Amino acid sequence: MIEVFKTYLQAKGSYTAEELEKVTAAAVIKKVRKRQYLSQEGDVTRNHAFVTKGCLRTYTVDEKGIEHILNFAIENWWIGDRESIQTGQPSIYNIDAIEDSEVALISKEKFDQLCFEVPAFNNMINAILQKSFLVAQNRIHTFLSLTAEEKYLSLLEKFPHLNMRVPQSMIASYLGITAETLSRVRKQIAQR
Amino acid sequence: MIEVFKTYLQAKGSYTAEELEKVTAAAVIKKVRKRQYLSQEGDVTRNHAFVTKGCLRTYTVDEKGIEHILNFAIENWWIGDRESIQTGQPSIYNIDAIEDSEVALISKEKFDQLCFEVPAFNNMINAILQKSFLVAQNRIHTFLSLTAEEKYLSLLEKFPHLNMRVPQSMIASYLGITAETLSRVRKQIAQR
DNA sequence: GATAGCACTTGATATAAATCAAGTGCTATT
DNA sequence: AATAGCACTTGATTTATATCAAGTGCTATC
Repeated sequence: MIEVFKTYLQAKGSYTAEELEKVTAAAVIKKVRKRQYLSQEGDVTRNHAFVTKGCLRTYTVDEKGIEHILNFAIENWWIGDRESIQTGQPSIYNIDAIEDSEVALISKEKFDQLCFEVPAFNNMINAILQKSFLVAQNRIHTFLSLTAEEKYLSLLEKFPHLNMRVPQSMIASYLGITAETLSRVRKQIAQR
Repeated sequence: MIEVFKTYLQAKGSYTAEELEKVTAAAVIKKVRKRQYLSQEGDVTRNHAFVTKGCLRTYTVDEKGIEHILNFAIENWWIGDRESIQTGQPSIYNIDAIEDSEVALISKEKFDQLCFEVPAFNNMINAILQKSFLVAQNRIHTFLSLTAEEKYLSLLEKFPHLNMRVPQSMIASYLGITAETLSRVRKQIAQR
């Protein structure tokens, strides 16, 4: 499945054969079964992770036991708590697999080295970071200005594939609404 | 006020005297009076902006005329619609001054050139982007999991200075609650 | 020093969404 | 085929927050 990573790299930047080899050599493939943790609250995140197969989520659990999903990641997305990686502080997030999945792990040390030694990699990572920020900003805007129904419709538009793969209750959590509300919202939309 | 920018640069990276000169030379100082726009919805953003004095905000106005504030920026913060700058598409955001302010503008072209030619600048910008992403992620988490009161308390903790400078109604907008609700929340907190 | 105009508060009421509590219908397992 | 366990739906009720509508008290300006 390292092939998926290689293909992604080639699509995202212009790497020489040597550079490509260097980057992929830094990655270690790991399988993560459905419901299995990639990392847990309290762990220090030591690796960047790129999803080559499946679907994972980043979330927290509050005092009431309610899960709050910050992010999903499917094939060709990155996942992992950048804050914990950078600072070395324990992460406040849990990451687990929603489907049987596979990720390419790159240790912080190798990742930083790649950024330093392979300009194409560094540029690619910064472009991703920029994109991630824009997506986050956009999501903030939905929280500020949209109703439950509008947020759901907006998700369908932006990430149609997610809706197909992820249980409704998790979509609801990601949108910041309850599963019951999402169910009613969907019913209303269907009745038109 | 270009001194403010220079001081900031020196604090954020190790620039040679020459590099420092190069960066500051790329900036043009602009005064923005209170209530004056730095840019409006529909404009293509052509400059990155660094606040040397005062306070500005990024916001949208919905069909009902309600303002939704995405960001504030005070001294030593950057502001501007990165999406519009990158893509050349019209911005969906308004940016205006909350106080009489002063910003250092750097055109997209010069900015990109600086990133390319001055490694310290490039690294600094990427570090800021990373920080911005973490702040955004954190804010998303507050929308997912906190009540109106908790969101306000969290803001007080993270950005105490903002609360002093920005009208309550704008704080409310930033938190995604109404001005009336914030007023009541504050009363409740005070009564303890 | 009267008047206007904000920024904020307070009260009454409405509403979107949450909560609580059963249902239904799948899928999987034995 | 029976049973269990999810994932989702549906209904009744509650609740947090929004909305609407007056207030109050500052500050500023003529």
